Amino acid sequence: MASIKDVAAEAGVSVATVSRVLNDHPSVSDDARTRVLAAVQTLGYRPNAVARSLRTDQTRTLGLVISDVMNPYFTELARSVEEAARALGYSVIIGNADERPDLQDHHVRTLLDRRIDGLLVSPTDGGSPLMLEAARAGTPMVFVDRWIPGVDVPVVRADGQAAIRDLVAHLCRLGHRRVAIIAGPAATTTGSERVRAFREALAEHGVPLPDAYTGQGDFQAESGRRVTEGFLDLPEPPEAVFAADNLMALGALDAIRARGLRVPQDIALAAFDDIPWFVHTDPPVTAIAQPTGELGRAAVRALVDRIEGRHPRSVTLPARLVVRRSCGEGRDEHQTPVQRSTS
Amino acid sequence: MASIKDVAAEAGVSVATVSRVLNDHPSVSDDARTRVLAAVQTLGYRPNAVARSLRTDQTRTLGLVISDVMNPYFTELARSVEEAARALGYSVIIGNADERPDLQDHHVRTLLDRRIDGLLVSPTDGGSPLMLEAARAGTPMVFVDRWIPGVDVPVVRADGQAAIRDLVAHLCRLGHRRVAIIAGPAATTTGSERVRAFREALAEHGVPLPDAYTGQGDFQAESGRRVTEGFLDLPEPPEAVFAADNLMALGALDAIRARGLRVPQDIALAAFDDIPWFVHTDPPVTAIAQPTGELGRAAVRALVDRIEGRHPRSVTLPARLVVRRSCGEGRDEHQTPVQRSTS
DNA sequence: CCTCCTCGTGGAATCGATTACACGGTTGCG
DNA sequence: CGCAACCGTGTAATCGATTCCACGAGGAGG
Repeated sequence: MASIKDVAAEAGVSVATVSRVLNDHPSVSDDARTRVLAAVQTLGYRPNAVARSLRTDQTRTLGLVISDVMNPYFTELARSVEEAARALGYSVIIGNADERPDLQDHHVRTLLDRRIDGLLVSPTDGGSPLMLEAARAGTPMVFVDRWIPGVDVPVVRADGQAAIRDLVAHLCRLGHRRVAIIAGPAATTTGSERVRAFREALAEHGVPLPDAYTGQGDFQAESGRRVTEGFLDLPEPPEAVFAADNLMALGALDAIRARGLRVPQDIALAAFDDIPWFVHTDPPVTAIAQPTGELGRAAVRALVDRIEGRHPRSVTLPARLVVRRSCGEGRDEHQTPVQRSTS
Repeated sequence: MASIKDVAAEAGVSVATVSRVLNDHPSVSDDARTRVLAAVQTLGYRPNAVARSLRTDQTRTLGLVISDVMNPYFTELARSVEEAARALGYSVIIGNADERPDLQDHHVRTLLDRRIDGLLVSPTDGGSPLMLEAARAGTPMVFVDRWIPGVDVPVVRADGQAAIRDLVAHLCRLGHRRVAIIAGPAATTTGSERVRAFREALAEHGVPLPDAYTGQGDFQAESGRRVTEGFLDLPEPPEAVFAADNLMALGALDAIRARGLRVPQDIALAAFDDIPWFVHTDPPVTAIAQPTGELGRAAVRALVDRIEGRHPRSVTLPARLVVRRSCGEGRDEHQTPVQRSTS
């Protein structure tokens, strides 16, 4: 592959001049410029980004470590992050942690080794030494969706508290008194906060949330299935189940079907994170929708601010309840076109 | 950030010795080794992958350019590719083309600039000059799922022909004679091959596939919706619709619901690409499942073979029909656990 | 006419690693 | 005892860019 030296030789100038042309530095004669451009053309020269990064100490690359690519919520987040980054001239390298702290560390490590300019993380756990150290060392970093408490890193997230309160009101209005939750890992903020918000909202309606109705999941479908089976085995099973993410809701749906039970007649179901498929499940699932695209854009904006030396503030956007039929009442969305973020 | 020089100074040795320790080269004294390791520890040194890549001319990175991340099929493919690559010591950089040739080119370009060791592509179109040139220039490359005819690059894909024949048999057995297809872009191999296989299979049953029943989609949900509306507006609408990918099936479902029609009573639906959600849609959707995980692994294996100088052959794996209720008959999968690839 | 800028250009240092080569000191074998 | 092989180590070249500095030419101004 042709290097800058080859171009310089072909054009009959020095490498310095070639570099200046390529970075459109003002002081280059028109003559030299055209000769260089011609040489670039004939050699099919493409600048080596690796060499450039070494010299300039910047890669124009962002790292994004997410907890689970197979979760449509994170997929959409990744998509909007890449889009926003591209608009600002950055590339994105995605690392999929699969909800495993060791994998998360692996990705953070390789991204750091590659000298990415900044890191966007949705932490799987309470924070490994590696990540804590990176944050302390001043690596530009922004948490998105989930965060690690006590670390001085901006957080971009959606606040589900109000929406969860709406959901609880909806459940109570429909007469459900025995409601359960499938929680995410306690080590994640979204894992614990959603339970807390749910419990508090229930308390406002005088409804308790016993331990037996608080299942421990890990944000993966299989755990939703397992926890739901536990609920159904209870002498007094819950009348409604709230899954803290969409995959666990899918697992719950599986478990309920496996018993031959019907939603919502036999048991109500709701989920955190709305996805296009929830419109078409049987029945359509009531869910809490995050402004995913806006979240991704805000996260990139914050991270690039940090990279460029500014000090962005944390951003919290509201989530909202989307009522469908899985809790009993609720309209159907026959007319709604499939949701897609803007291109 | 500490460099190899700092480590050398701290350990009281030369940079060469530090490098030898880090790459565990045999001829280093135990004494030097321990001193270097200690220095690495105290300085928190991490080798700069950028510098290393520049020198060694390899990045241990694979590029993966897929047509659409929001499509669960490609998400799963990406996941299995990353997993297989990681096992071989490679990282993966994913580029999402969003079914747009210009975006695809953008990603190929940046990946090439980064000097990735090899490229895995599922082309959105018939092949841009850039990609053709890269292939000709000898960039290690493998096509996955889709390919560009006439280019000497190994292809890893699933053959849906047999499964499509099974599907057609299934449709005919249920008495459907007016069947339509929502095709993908003709410029993609999967776009045209699936139509061809479908048409041929229908011919075997003496069923024609008129132009009016051949809708042109682009593998995105919205196009499935639009095409399906066209079908429903026909004086004689089809009795069954086959969508060439899962997103267009989702769009079709939308359009059908919007008219207040029921699947499968009013119209049958089937899709190419099976995804976990199809089990839970209303009704569960009959689909053709590709061995996605195996596809990803085979693709990585082939690409790494090419990188290491060997000459891998193309791989074709069989797809299979999964019958559910959306075409009329078909069992339900209440007992089936949620599908996930192995971790 | 001389000095001082400005402008276009090239030489060379630099980024952080790897690695060929040289060198001094042991060790082994004849 | 002497020569060769070997071992551990350091010096320096190298990868492909960017960029500081110097230099020569030419124009402006005194």
